Amino acid sequence: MPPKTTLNPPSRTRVGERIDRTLALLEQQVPMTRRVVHAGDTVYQASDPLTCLYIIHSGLFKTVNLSPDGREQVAGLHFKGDWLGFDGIAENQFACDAIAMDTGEVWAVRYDALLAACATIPQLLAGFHMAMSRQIGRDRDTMLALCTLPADARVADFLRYWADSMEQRGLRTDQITLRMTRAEIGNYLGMKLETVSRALSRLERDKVIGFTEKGRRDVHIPNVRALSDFVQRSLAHAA
Amino acid sequence: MPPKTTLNPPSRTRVGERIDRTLALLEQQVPMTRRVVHAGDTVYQASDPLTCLYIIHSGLFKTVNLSPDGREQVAGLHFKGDWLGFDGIAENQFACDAIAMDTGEVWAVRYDALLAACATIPQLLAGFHMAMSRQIGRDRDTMLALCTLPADARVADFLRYWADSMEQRGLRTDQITLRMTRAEIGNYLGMKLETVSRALSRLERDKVIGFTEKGRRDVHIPNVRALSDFVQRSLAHAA
DNA sequence: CCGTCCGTTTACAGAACGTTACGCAATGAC
DNA sequence: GTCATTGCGTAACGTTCTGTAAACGGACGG
Repeated sequence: MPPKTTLNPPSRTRVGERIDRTLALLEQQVPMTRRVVHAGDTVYQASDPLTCLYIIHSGLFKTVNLSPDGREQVAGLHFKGDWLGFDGIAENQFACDAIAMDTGEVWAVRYDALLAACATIPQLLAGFHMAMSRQIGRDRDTMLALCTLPADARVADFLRYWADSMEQRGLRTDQITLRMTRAEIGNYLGMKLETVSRALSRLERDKVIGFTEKGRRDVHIPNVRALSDFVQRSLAHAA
Repeated sequence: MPPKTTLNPPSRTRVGERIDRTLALLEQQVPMTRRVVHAGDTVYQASDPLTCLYIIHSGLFKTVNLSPDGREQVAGLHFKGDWLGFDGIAENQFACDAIAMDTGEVWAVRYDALLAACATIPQLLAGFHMAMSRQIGRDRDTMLALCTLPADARVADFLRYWADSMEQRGLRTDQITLRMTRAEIGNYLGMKLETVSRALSRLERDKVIGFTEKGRRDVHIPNVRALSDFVQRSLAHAA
């Protein structure tokens, strides 16, 4: 399998601009209601009827998928510019819970109003489809990581993804406050909290990450590339 | 965690009708080119520019996700009525390979033509969004299975999903020809082929599935519920 | 100040899964 | 027919991850 030529990752400025343009366009053209949320607040819940989609103006959110038999999983993390609620369009009711992990603001847009606006503003429709497509791509990358990476590398890749998301939005990446417990990270990555803890300790020992004096939830990432390199080394070592 | 009231799964007839309606609508309203494919044929490849989306008229397809470093994974299985190519909308180029696993037919629809048709036929746009949303929901269910089920249960859940997909499309479910090797199944489910083989053997020993005289790739599923029950038992046993 | 709770870290034993290796059957080329 | 190839099953052995349990530390309230 020849390593395909790596596509350039979307640059920080490009992504940041896209997000700002989309938010501005929505603000001008589509009726919406703003809602301020705090850590733990529920944006929507599984089985709620879908009337609105939500676009994140600020803050950090998770979507939690539940199965009928009680299993649950943090299925996605969402930052500024991401939409919440795509999962509900198919059945006209949400399929998971969307929960704020920090203080933030979401804009609720009626789905019918959004479609009406899209009818006259093709640019808006294009952006909407791109957002859904990105969601699909990201979920697939998560699946790939779950299936092909060992535990340590999965944690490293998780931190890399978080740092990349911050960087693309113009936020600082050298000091990240994980607003999740070890158990939540483990749930997201398909492993137990002890394994997450051990992985983080090893990453610290290898000087790929550090912890700040504020506590073991504030991760210092001197160099994002080092995380990618760590993932590569894990794969090379296995092979 | 209270087990939420299980939503009724989409019935066979409802799903089959929806698919037929969508295909008929497309056939009447949107220009397209039909393409017959055989096992192994490539519908599109990662990094190809996106001009068309593809809707499956018949056959069985897989999408294969690749990472720059050479890892690859079967990310999705697709049957009649499913769209191929959503992953490419975000960047205007495909992000994975779509490959036929059997003889079948796809309809190639230019994305711009589809959007044009959607502008005048809201029903078409709604259907398109629902299809993307369903894709997201299914990927998330896959992630949930990857993260919360042990190997045996994952294989059982895989077979259940396949059988459900067949049933929803009005195809026979008591005898399924897996058009995948054990290695491919393992790749899809995040385990090695030997583990798949052992899991299948155990399912056979427990009389949850059987193999036909045609060979060990033809699975006989007397009762789809038995597969769900097996998954539940795996979870109960763990707890 | 002290005790309690929660999240976390760490160590050790055990289970689940991967690795490696080999045998078997079916297929197709020659 | 032989031979090589491919897919599959099984077993013995290792590695990775988990489960259990204990200890540590910060946050909070008395």
